[in-house]
Amino acid sequence: MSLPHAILTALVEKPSSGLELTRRFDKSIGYFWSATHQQIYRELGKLEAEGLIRALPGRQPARGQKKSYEVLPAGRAELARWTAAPHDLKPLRDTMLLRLRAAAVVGTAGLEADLRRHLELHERQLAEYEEIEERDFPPGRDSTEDRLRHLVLRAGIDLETFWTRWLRHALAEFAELPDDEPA
Amino acid sequence: MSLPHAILTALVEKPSSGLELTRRFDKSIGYFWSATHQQIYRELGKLEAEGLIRALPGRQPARGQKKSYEVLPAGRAELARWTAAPHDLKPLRDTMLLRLRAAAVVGTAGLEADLRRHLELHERQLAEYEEIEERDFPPGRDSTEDRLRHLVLRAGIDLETFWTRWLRHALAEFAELPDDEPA
DNA sequence: CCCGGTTGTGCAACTAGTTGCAAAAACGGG
DNA sequence: CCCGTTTTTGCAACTAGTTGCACAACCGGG
Repeated sequence: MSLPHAILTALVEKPSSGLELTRRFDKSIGYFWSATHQQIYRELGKLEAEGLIRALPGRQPARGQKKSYEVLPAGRAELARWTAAPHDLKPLRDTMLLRLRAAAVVGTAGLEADLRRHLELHERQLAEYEEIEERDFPPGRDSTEDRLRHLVLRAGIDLETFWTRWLRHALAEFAELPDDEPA
Repeated sequence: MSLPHAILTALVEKPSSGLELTRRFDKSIGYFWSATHQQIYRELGKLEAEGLIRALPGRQPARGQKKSYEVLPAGRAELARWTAAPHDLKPLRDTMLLRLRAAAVVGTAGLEADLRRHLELHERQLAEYEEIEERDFPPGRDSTEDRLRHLVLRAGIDLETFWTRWLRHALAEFAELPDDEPA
């Protein structure tokens, strides 16, 4: 149940309309919490009904008309509560690892190509993160906000680094495997 | 849509009843694809209806009576197909990173304790994986199956290593932060 | 031999996220 | 100033996963 809090965070950072939120989720926030515009609209409705956010003055609400929201004190309080509350870590659930285990019993034919493709995608993502780091976090900045945001980006970079390394390792192993056990 | 394939993999490895599957998901398979017993029973029903698995002879089906399943050729073929087919990588979605970003706007109060708790949990998990590695993958084994399974375990170990490192880094940063901006 | 706990199977209802589409407003060229 | 396109909002239906509970069979002690 994190989407409402993702939205609250985004709105505290800057009041926005549904579409603006969608765009921000596509860029920065989506790097660690993705959401579609329908999810966002639905959630905005709920949050407004619960009194955590409110529509900014503007025109009366109607379809096709921009409607911006801002966070109310109750929303900010809820966000602070949620941030500090202990959360269970959700168990890992990764398709590629599952496929590798499946390959152990039905054969590895065809898997290697997708391993290679994933490696490329992760390399691209890693490069993108590193670019952001260079651009937005030059050495020497140290406001609390900057440090925290940098920490988050760091996690992204390290995660992608892990995947690229692991995929390379997997591909190296594949190269050494006997030519394949037929399924 | 990976649960059916997780179950097929498990059943190819060894035909089992719903409960046995549940237990195996709790131990080894659940390390990278968790599932509850209800999910498993429902899926077993679907897979049987689709003709990918079948109930082993045994007694006639009834509540409270063990019913084991085995994979049919069609099931094995579907598993091989799925394993080799290209898959999109699903976007990262991590609550802790979101909370850190939220903390950047509502304050870090309380977060540190949970960071510490998570570090402990990940350390425990890492230790467990390393124990398994020592026990099940002594150097020198090199059947294809062993190598692939080891690769999967390796991913688990490296992931947990990443998290413990990152969390330690985050805690170190926290220690340097000004005493807290009130929300 | 029966009665209470344990094992094993399963339904129903719910929450979260995804996909496909529609419809009102605003925008811009002829 | 009107008509087609784009922008922005939103509903409805679907898929995947979770939670809570029910119920049959089986097992062991009094």
